[in-house]
Amino acid sequence: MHMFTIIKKDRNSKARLGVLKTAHGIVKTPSYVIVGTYGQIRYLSPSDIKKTKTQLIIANTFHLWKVANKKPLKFGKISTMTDSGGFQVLSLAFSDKNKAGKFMTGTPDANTKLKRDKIKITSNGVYFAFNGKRLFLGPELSMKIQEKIGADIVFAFDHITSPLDTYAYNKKALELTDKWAKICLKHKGKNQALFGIVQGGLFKDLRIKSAKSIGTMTFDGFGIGGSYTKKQIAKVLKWIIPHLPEEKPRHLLGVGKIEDIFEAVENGIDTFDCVIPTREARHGRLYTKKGTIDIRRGYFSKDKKVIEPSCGCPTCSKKISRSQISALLKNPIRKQNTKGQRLCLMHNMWFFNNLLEKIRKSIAKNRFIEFKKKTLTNFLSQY
RNA sequence: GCGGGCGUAGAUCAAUUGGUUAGAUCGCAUCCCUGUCACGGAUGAGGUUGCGGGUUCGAGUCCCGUCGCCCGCG
Repeated sequence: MHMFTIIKKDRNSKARLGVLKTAHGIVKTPSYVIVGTYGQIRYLSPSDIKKTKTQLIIANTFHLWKVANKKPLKFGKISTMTDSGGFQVLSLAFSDKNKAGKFMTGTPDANTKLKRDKIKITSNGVYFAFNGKRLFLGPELSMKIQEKIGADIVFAFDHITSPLDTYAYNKKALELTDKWAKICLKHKGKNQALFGIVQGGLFKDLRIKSAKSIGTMTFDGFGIGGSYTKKQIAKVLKWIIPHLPEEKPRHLLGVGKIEDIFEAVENGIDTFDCVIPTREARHGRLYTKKGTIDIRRGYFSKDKKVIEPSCGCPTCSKKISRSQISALLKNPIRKQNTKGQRLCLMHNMWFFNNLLEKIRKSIAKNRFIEFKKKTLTNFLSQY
């Protein structure tokens, strides 16, 4: 499947400009991928989404399978991806509500042993519990479900690890990921691009081994999983990227803070997805050039300015003020009236997509590194 | 003027027959959210219980006075 074309490579970094063609449209890369786990962006209508410069949306196999009954994805001209469900298997194993991210942070420590006692991993897949039910998901089933959901790009069912996992555990996980990758290739859906996933934790030799192994399989592109902080991302990408085929697209899974985006692009990543723009929008954290604001703060209830004057998003261009958004978001009946979340979502999504557009322009002019410095200096200056 | 009621965090209200460092919710503040079990989470700052006396080992709680607000009757 010849879906990806590189248009230009940055002179001063590994950043590259590309075009990803799918049945639904054309994706200019580097591109942010907006997360719509359940096959929709909560609180946004299709026409709302169109106004946010969104090119790609990623949904989740696990959620669509158990909750939405494999409903096919419908996003018009926006291209789609589905994640394999491999991540859920890990997060469900730790299951602390709102603390799922915790298993990702921290440094490897001989005294820390992660207990995956809520799941059972076999060579065929993973047994796990969800809402009191015992379930199984493996590479074959994941591929079948993903074919029914029908995204343009699907991911192989992999075994993600945590930075807290040992070398030995990562090595085993890697063997499973490789084995499952081959199974996924055999069950690849028609008219779908399949991306294999590189794992290996924070261990150089394992990462290189994984990149070489997955990189030589007949995948249409590659995902990189299991790196979670800015420093880890840069380090891991520098190990992996030289061993992946140049001409195929590379997706960094689950990454997307502002600082991380630049690290990823600089090191040769084409796409990456993250819940941050959408989740934080729903929680009232809004992005501006000078940093973020929490619109729920009392201060903003009297602030008649727009979120960001120079912003071209649907919310700011309609001159909707911070105080209006604040009032909507803090309204006790917001569970019925979700207009506030909608306005915040459109702003953040536009902000991230627009930032990527600027990044693409900077690469075209060989000015990516300068643009990175300027943008981060402004963004981290805060108010 | 007479009778009755009520005054407890910024707001709305709790506090067993008077009994330890007066609670809750919202609000406020700070921090957080990285392949979404996530319209969320964590922490924290705010009260000489209107004011002044009294009874008591001990008063937000009982008594007296005073101020303010509400209701009824004149």
